[in-house]
Amino acid sequence: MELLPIIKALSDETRLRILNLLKFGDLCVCEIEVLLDINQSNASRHLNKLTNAKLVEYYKVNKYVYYKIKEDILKEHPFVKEIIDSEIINLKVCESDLTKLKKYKQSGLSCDDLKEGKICLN
Amino acid sequence: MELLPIIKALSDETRLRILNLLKFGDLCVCEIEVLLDINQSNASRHLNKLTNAKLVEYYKVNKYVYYKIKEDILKEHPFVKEIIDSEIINLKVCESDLTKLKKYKQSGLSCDDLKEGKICLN
DNA sequence: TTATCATATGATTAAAAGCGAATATGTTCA
DNA sequence: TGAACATATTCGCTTTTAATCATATGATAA
Repeated sequence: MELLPIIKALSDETRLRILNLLKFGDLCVCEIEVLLDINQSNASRHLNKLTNAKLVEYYKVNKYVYYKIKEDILKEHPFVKEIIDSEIINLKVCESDLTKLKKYKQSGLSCDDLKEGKICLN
Repeated sequence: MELLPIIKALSDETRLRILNLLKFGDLCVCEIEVLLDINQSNASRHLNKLTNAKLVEYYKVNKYVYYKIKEDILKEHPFVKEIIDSEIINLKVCESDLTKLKKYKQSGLSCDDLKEGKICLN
């Protein structure tokens, strides 16, 4: 993959936030929506950009599409790994995103429950 | 320095080309203009962006302003060093930029000579 | 001091990127 | 099959970024 498209994919706060979450495990689109508090088309678009830059990939489970960080890219481009592992964490938003993520994971609930408001992440 | 402004400063081909040249030594604005074949205001603006992101700094010598890579940033943000040292080189444009740079340096001429067309870098 | 030169900065235009609302697609489940 | 749902895509709009031309600034040198 070309360098510039990768850097461009990384040059957006929402996309860094997505990578920050995916670092701790795969997530489907609707989980990302709720965790980042962004709307559906926005989530989908940003995920598309990350996919095009080959930073993430996806797989389908039932009606859900799960996204995950593409391991290849981390090997091919160590600077991406460096950013995801050591830099993103310093963004303030990412801290609170992780708080939400932790709360969600500890709840043991699924993304169906999320949408139904069975858990408040704030 | 904040992460996002740094990544944004890196997400432009011209600016990567500038960093690629500066890696081999400080250069004044008019040298960068000629080596990258871009106009003066363009060069100045991109250098300004790099300066704002604290990726480069400058000093004045006579009527010239020399730019150099800011060493601090490379220590603080290893991913920047990684990009400059190992990634930029793979950009095609940067190869030919370096050919020009080498030709210029080997000529022993100054930037005054450059403007007067005393050397052809193509 | 005045002319010259290197660089920076406005102002404008053009191109790219991002966003929300609505719609399309494709899957699941009753 | 048809209704419901998850995700992707399109449209129109706004914001951001880049490029160019012209002008301003600030230093140098005659």
